[in-house]
Amino acid sequence: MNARIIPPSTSSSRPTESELDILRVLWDRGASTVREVHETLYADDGAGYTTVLKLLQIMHGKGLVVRDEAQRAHVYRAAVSRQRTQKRFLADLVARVFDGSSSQLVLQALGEGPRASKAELRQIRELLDRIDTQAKRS
Amino acid sequence: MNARIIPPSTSSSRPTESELDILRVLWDRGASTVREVHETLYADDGAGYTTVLKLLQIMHGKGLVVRDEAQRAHVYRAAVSRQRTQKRFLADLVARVFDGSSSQLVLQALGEGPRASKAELRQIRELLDRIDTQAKRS
DNA sequence: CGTTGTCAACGAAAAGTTTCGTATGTTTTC
DNA sequence: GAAAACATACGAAACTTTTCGTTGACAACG
Repeated sequence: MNARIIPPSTSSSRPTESELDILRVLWDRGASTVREVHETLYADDGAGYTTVLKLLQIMHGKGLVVRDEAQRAHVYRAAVSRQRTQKRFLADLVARVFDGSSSQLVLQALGEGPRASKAELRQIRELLDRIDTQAKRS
Repeated sequence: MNARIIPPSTSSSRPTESELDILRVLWDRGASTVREVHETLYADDGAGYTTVLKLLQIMHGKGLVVRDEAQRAHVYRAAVSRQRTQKRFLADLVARVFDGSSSQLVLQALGEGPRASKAELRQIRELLDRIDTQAKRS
């Protein structure tokens, strides 16, 4: 019936929670078979093998992963970068709970778990400096 | 101390997307009736009145909102603060897509939309200073 | 061989979320 | 007071996401 216009498989949509779990594995391990993903995820998650398979198939349909079918056991690779996904989720979060203010988010993130190391703090300062310089020059 | 053992309806769980939409309205407007929430949300969202009502009832069950039933039209209030919710989502995001590194998130957030004003940047620097001082003193 | 193990592909159940129709009771209006 | 307007509550449909059972193919092993 409804031949679903374009949105479904076109570009990469926002990953669901489970999809994200799998993307994490692919980002960490690199290209992997279903079995490898399943075994990596099994420690925490109790999902069955076919669940992971199905998820990867769905993700393939959505364009979130690409796969190499050369071998019998297909090899999956993330089609969206971690950074791109971070950006997407970040933008979403800022819009949805930080009232559009990303600096609010930064303050909150820094204020909470003071888990930032010295090096990281320095990195952040450097970025701030760079932003200032840029602002002055324009 | 903490007598809350039962997770389901006891404490505030992570709000769903629609629930978040409603919480935003309550945070912005303060305590509101179903009708008020519905009208505020109607501009963008096409949800019907009873949909909003149902959502608020569910949220009430989950402890995300409290309500005053003194009047015929019950008045709902957010039971979780914006800040607390920000914290929760932030922690989730850091864990799920930033590999546990909140400074990674900060860098990404600052690096992207340079929508931070001068005042905000200064605020961020001040917080960094405070963190440094604290670190030295401990 | 034939038995056993591994794999992709479905389909569909199960679980979670969102939406609304309907019932029912209470105010407000004429 | 009867009609209209407005309120809560509920049940269940409509969607979405997650999970798994089953099937058929193929390879590895004995």
